[in-house]
Amino acid sequence: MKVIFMGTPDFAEASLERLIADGFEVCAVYTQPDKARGRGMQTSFSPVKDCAIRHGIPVFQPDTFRDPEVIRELRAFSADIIAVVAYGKLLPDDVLNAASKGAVNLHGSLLPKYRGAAPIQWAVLNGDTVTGVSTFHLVREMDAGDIIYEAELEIGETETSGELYDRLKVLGAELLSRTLRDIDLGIAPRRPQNHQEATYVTRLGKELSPIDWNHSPREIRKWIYGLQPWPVATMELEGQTVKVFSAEYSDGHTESAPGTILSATDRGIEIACADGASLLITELQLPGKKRMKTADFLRGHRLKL
RNA sequence: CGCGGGGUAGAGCAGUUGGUAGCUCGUCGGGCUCAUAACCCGGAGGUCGUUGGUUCAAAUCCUUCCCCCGCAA
Repeated sequence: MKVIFMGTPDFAEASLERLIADGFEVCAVYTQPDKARGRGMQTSFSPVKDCAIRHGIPVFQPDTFRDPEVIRELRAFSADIIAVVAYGKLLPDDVLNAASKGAVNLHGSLLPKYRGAAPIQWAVLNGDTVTGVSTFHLVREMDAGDIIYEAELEIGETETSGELYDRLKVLGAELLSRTLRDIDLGIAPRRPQNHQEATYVTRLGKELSPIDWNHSPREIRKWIYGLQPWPVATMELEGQTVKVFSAEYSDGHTESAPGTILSATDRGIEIACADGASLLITELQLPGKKRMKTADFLRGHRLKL
């Protein structure tokens, strides 16, 4: 089966690697143009591009698919199918129709829930206990095509988005491979989404970082873990914005207003939440410093209560 | 050369008008106590990231390189 692969980050790389390992003929790889990234702003290749180069697969990085020449180039491969995973570009109909069996996408949620940019993170932020990956036929409307396969995964109580992301990319790669195989065999199922139940999520941003203590301990904890590895939850401590990496439940009860620092001990910094509950911050990071256990932090900093 | 912060005892920090390094915790020994993660006394532990320089004298000023972190995604 002749496949054109489109993707950019490591989430997509896992799928590309899997397709190659499973014997699919990946004739071309499309990925986002090289950009300056990382400390030092060095321009670097996307993980998918690195992978393609490793395997000697031609790489294409068009700025736009509105260019007829780009479409012509795409059609010239006479591919059977186009597999898209976190590519980062909207694909016009000309692309979706460029392969005989169309285009399929791997998405990091159980559709129709969490259509959009950051489905994995939002599953954690919202406190879901289960999420998953879905493969579906690409259509013009975002993440709205007929579902082919799904796979579920339980979310750990203290699992970060990054950890979940890593698990889902493996699960997703396997699902995508199976999807392509069964499409090739003509036995892949196809089920329309229930559009009434669709929900949409947006890309994460730093504006989400400040912790709103007016929530329950679990909601706040989910927020802390859901925002890792980026953009990371923050709180104000003695005039500085510190990143918060982990927290544990406290059995204390308080009358203090949410956000009040109740105590600072080896167990952590205890902060009042909603409804008289409180949460112990156990790991944090100051500006310019490394992340550290709260107990370590307190050895060099005396907090005024 | 994208911008910025930092590398000082095992850990976290202080110490920059240059003058032989200090705090909290931990650790070791002793004491107090019914007991203790509490308290008291005492000790060990640092070539102050690296290179070169200025100086009578450098953690502190200038220089080389290495490493860590934040912004930017």
